[in-house]
Amino acid sequence: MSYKSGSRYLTRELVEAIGGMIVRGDAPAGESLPIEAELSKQYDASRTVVREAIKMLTAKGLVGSRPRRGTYVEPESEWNLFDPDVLRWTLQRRFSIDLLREFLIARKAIEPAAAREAALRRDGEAIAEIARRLDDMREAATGAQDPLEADIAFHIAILEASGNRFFRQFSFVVDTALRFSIRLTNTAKGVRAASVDDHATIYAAIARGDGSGAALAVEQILDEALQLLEMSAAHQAEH
Amino acid sequence: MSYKSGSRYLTRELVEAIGGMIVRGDAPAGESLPIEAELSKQYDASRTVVREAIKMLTAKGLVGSRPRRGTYVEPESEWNLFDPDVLRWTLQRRFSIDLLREFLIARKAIEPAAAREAALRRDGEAIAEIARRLDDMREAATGAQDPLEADIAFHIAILEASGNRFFRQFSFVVDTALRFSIRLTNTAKGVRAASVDDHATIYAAIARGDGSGAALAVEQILDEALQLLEMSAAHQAEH
DNA sequence: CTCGACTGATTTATCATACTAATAATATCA
DNA sequence: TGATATTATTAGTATGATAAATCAGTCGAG
Repeated sequence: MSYKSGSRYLTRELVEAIGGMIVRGDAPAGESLPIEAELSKQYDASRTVVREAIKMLTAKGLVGSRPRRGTYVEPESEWNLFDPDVLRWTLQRRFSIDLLREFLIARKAIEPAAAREAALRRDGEAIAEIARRLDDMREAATGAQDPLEADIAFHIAILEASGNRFFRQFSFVVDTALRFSIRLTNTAKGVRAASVDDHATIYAAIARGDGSGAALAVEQILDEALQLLEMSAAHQAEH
Repeated sequence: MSYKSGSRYLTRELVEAIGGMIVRGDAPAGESLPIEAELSKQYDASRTVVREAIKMLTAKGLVGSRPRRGTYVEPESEWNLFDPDVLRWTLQRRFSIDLLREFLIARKAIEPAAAREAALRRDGEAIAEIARRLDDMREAATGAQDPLEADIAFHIAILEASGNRFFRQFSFVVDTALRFSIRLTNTAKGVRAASVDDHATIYAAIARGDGSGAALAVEQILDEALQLLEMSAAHQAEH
């Protein structure tokens, strides 16, 4: 078996292929994957590569394996949804209004609390970073930058400024999921352009150490997004 | 190199050893691990096993590796804290009042929101499960069961009943972290025994579909725990 | 002297093959 | 029938070899 020229990081490719397939639902929970030798043939890779890919999927909670039994798909409850790959596969293949709603409700739980912590902690540098991201949003409103990117960066800056490890872990979830959510609610432009003021309100509250004010301001813009989603869902149901 | 008799799942052992070492801080971020051949010698395992262990750690975000550069520790921000292993290692080796406070603040953000969703969703079976866990707590108060286990199960039942994938993922975090937190705040017995009523209040609110009431009730008991922690921290600072 | 291309060495990535051990399925026996 | 021994299958581990990426230095052109 010779090297496929130009193909780098074969293991990574297998993780992508098999992991994506599982999350997509092509291999239901409990179902066994083909045996290593078979996968090796299917993907034209050595057993070493197949095994290392399987090990990575095991680490992400997607599969388990035992001698003789083979490699089987774990129930969805075992999947590590906060793993970057798993989340991305989930969004790519199972994106729906329901998932977006769950995402927004989770954001509504976490981000206001993070903003409160950021306001109370008074970390100068972290708050300056929020200010910079707010400036980016202003620029984006004039068309000089991508408004979505600026919006995402602003919210992430708050999560980082919270100084709470659990909130910080949520950063990449927001980062990943927001990029997908735009597909369903492409009303982004009009609304987000108008919301620079709302974001400025958040920043002002954090900057003056007003925890409750910051939390409330974040909650408000998320409530708006949630309402927008419900409207969009109702609208879609009509058709 | 012969098999070490009695040792099963060598790969798993290496993941545990190397991963624990990294999280413990023995190998600072950016630092290179020994090369595969060296690790192979150190742990008396084949290079195959070493590589598969490294791949699993890569999947958890702890390390990266490239030819010639070797295998290096990723910065902590890349670690997947919600990975069961990573969280466990973190708690085992870095448990502190600060981490416990961050954990409680995260719970205060998530669990009230989960209780609200559980109340609004009105999933009969899920709510019945909460009722059963409340009964367990009552029994635990009389000494028939472990109060900590019953308490944990109750809170997890609420997270599950929320029907929100992101909240559900938080279940095992609560499960894992609460078992450790008892070490620092071993005032658990007295307080928790008295709090059966508080938990009953939560259940009642969820059962009657009172989202706000449920959220408030959860927030209250977490606030109490937070106050208890601050007192404990102040007390510890004296000595 | 500076910068780019070339060379060499090091380390992970991949391949191939062999053997070990766990376990599910089957057959055997009390 | 029901417990136990046998067998076959499959992942787990080991070893050695080759390929490819990359870091560090060297050389040459300008």
